[in-house]
Amino acid sequence: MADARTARSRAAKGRAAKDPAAQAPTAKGRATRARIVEGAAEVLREQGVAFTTLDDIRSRTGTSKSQLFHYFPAGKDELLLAVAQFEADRVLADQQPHLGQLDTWECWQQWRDLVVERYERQGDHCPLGSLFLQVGRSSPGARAIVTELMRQWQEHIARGIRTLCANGLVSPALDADRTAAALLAGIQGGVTIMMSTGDSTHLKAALDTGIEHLRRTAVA
Amino acid sequence: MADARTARSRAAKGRAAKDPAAQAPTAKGRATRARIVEGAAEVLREQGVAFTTLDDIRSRTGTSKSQLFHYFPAGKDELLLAVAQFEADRVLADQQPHLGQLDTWECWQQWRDLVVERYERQGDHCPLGSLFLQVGRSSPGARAIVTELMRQWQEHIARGIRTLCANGLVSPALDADRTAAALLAGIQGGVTIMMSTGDSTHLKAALDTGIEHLRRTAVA
DNA sequence: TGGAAAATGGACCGGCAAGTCCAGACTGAG
DNA sequence: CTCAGTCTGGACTTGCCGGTCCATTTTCCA
Repeated sequence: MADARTARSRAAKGRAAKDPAAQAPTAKGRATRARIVEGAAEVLREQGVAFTTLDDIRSRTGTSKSQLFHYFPAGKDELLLAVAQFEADRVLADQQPHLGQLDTWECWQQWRDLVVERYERQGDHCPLGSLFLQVGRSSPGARAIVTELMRQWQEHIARGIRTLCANGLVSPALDADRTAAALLAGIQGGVTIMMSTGDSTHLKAALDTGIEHLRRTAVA
Repeated sequence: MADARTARSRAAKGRAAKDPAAQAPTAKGRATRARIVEGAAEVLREQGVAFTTLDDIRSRTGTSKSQLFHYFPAGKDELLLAVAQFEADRVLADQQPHLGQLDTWECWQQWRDLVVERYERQGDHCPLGSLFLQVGRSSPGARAIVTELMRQWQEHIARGIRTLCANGLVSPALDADRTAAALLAGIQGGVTIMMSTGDSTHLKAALDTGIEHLRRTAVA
């Protein structure tokens, strides 16, 4: 619902979120700000961006309208962006420690299970995907958040592949980065499809096929 | 922007789009309806669902408010759903004739190029993905459209794999459906990532790795 | 050709949700 | 203690946008 409305006002004021010291000066303020972001994240997961109003967030977090605008002067978009960053940070954190330790086939399998489990539990709302529709590709911040998340995620996977390679488990001829990119795409697509259809078959197929592809190169 | 607003009114009236003979009785009516859907699709692609109002569509299609509600009595959601169906139909059609003729490696390559080209051209708005956020998983129709699209798409790919198999180009031991699901997930994810980051690397990696995976089983 | 059904134009309504504002309560450094 | 800066409450404004309504024109077919 923000949409055009929000776009208008955003253009009108043109203030952007400043990353450095965006936190409030006092401890109480910082706590409130954090409460808002976390509460907003909850609400957004439950209802989806399109159906969430500032009042929903306000009541969930036990804050007042003025607090929302005190901590996020640029309004809803700025808050949404903060939530997006919050969620993006969770994505990789939730995959640890496995994602950082992809050195044996067993680890890969555990990571695979973790990813499936995590997204099956998440249900049918992608906090990051939806954020996009609201803020739009036009936003400088939004794209950066996702791009960085993808970069790190892919880097973790690629590192895992290189570790396998170093351990002699896969062929050195394998292009680790490209394979990691493909696997990441498979995960993304699997999740997307699961969101839409409620079926995790594709996610599992993507992960299993991707890992199998790796395993197969061991022979080569 | 419809969102809560639309949800409210949708609940209030509760009418649904009736598929059979949803077309207007007269030729002129049918033409107008089609013009609306096509025009709406254009606008939605350009601006994204979140930023598109009925007035945008109205002015683009040269129609009046009453026409919109005449052809889509349930309002914006019904129109959005019609556009979704329209776009969904395009997705597979745009991949023909290659998608239906995946019987040689060359065909697969041509199809791969077509998919990459199609989505690179499409730019950064996924008409179907966004439709979801607006109408939501709760909608009976929306999920059905995507589920059916995925089913058909996957079926086409799987059939291609079986053809390769019949031609002795890949191992009969290969699970065609699972492999097709994985490849489809890769495409979806590649497109998603491209939408967000503007980079088609992942899409290409997913397609190439998937096809390479197929090729490799030829040996086994 | 007449009249019923369909199609169209466009003024109007109502409510909702983002954003504003100011008064008052807290906090913390000097 | 005190006072400047921060934080909080909540009433209020604004204008957008989905949806309604009815008058008018066009189409169709008997």
